[in-house]
Parts: sequence; C-alpha cells; structure tokens
Amino acid sequence: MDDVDRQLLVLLQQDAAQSYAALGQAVGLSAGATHERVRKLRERGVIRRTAVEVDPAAIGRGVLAFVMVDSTKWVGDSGDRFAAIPEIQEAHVIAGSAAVLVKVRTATTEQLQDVLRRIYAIDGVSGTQATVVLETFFERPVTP
Amino acid sequence: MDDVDRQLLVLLQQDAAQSYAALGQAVGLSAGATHERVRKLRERGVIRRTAVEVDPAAIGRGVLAFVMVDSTKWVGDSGDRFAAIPEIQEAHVIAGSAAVLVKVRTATTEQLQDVLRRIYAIDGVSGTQATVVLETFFERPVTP
DNA sequence: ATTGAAAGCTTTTTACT
DNA sequence: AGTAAAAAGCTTTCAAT
Repeated sequence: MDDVDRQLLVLLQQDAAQSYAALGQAVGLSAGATHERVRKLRERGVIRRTAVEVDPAAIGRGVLAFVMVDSTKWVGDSGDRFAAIPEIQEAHVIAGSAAVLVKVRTATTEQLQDVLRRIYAIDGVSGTQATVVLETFFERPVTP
Repeated sequence: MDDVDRQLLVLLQQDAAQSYAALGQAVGLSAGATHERVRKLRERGVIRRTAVEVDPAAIGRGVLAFVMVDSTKWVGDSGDRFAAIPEIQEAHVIAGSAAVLVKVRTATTEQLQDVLRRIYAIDGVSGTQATVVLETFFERPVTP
C-alpha cells in the first residue's frame, strides 16, 4: 500500500467506471500497471466490491433515522435478527450497556414506527430510542 | 420505475462491474435495452455514481464511532465545518435540540479523541457524546 | 421502449524489461 | 513491478420495429 494505491482508491471511490488508461494517466502509470495494482487491491480485500450508489429518496426511502437499541441480554449473536429487517441499513454493537445502534431508512415515519415495533419484537430488546434525521449534510467514502 | 428497474438497481448494488449482457439475462432483456434503462436511471439521478467499496480497516480507519454533537446555535449552515474534518464520514442534522450526528472513522482511539477536539472547536458546539462501535453486524445498500 | 448488429473502446493476457 | 501490443470482450450507437 503505497501512495499510488491510495490515490487509486480515492479515484475509484469517486468514479469506478473510468478506464484504466484514464486512471493510469492520473497516477502516472500505464493502463496495464494500473490494472495490475487494482487487481491486487481487490485480491487483498482492500477493495471489497464495485457498486452503484442509489438516491434513497428515489426508491422510497426518504426518511432516515438512527435507533439506539437497549437489551437485557447479550446481543453479540443477534445480528441476523436485525438483518432480517430490510429497512435496517446498518447495525453495530456499541460500547456501554448491552446495546446496538442501527441506521434505518423508510418511506414514511409510519413505516419507521413499524420498524421500531419489529425491533422491539427481537428477543431481549428492552427499549429503543429513535433519532430522526432532518437533513443530511454529507455521506462520503472513507479516504485513505 | 418498474420492477425491472428495481431489479437492476439491486443487481448493480451487488456488482456494478458486470456486463450489460449478464444484467440483461438476469432481468430478461437484451444488452441494449438494459444499457438504455441504466442510462436513464443515471440521468434521472436514481443512480448517483459508481464507486468501489473500501475496507476501512485496510486503510487505517479501524475505529468507528458515532458522535452526538450539541450546539448553542443553529447548525443548519455549518455543514462545511464538519466536512472540513476528513475523519467524519457522515454528518446529519437531527431532530430534538440543535444537534448534529456524525459518523467518524479513525485509526486509533487517540485519533478519535483528536477529532472530538476539532469538533469542539466548531463555533457554537457545546458538547459531544461519542459512542464507540465494538462490532459492525452489517452495512449494506438500501434495497428498493 | 426494445432489438440486433456494427464500430470503437476497454479489459485482459502475454512477452519483454 | 512496469511496459507495450495483441486478442478477446464490452459498451455505445444506430437503423428498424
């Protein structure tokens, strides 16, 4: 992982649809060498995948909320229970009490309420504290 | 936005590097028609961009935390102040008091502390409450 | 809006440095 | 690791439906 790799990652986070020739020109390498470096970044798992980024509002997910979930039992192995709720975009085990922090996207606040109901139905969950987002300043890739 | 468009979005969120021929086969369309649909999804802004997804730990961002930021003044136009801190991956204005919720990725907890210091330095910020993530269950695309 | 095919690039491989 | 060039494959455009 040198400077060129880091530069390539930044460029590919901005636009993964550009050609290796263009990428190579930007970092001062031939298309072939650029291709080989990107291939290795994938192989080593630094690049996990290439994906399109979708506007949440355009697909009926205009409401964003973060929900703190409290539990009376150990939550370390209940990831699947959260994954089973499709409106949950992220779920993290957090420090403090037995707790999980989830990021939820729904079409309406009514649907958000329904997601909270389904979270409550998870075994051991003793409480939720939802925080609704009014405006997203930015969401951006993590730069190296 | 019909069912085929939604299917295409799901497939492209999983792997945007596949060919239009493969995509078309999956949804029962020719490569040309698939290309045209994807082009329109881009044009309409449903697809924002194509990007690689990078493993945060591999680029020295193994520590993840969510930080609630309280402020004594209106925060609606201080997005740039948060954007100026590169370790902040997301920043959202949240309901409740004058507050912002940010997602931070750093290499170490010492660096996290330094980010908190820089957040405190933002005009009007009166307090922060950091929650460190112990384990990420999942982070996934929003499905239509 | 979709098809099928042609033209023009890109990726991917290979031989060489 | 990098370069350069060839082969294979893909994107993009276009006439037709």
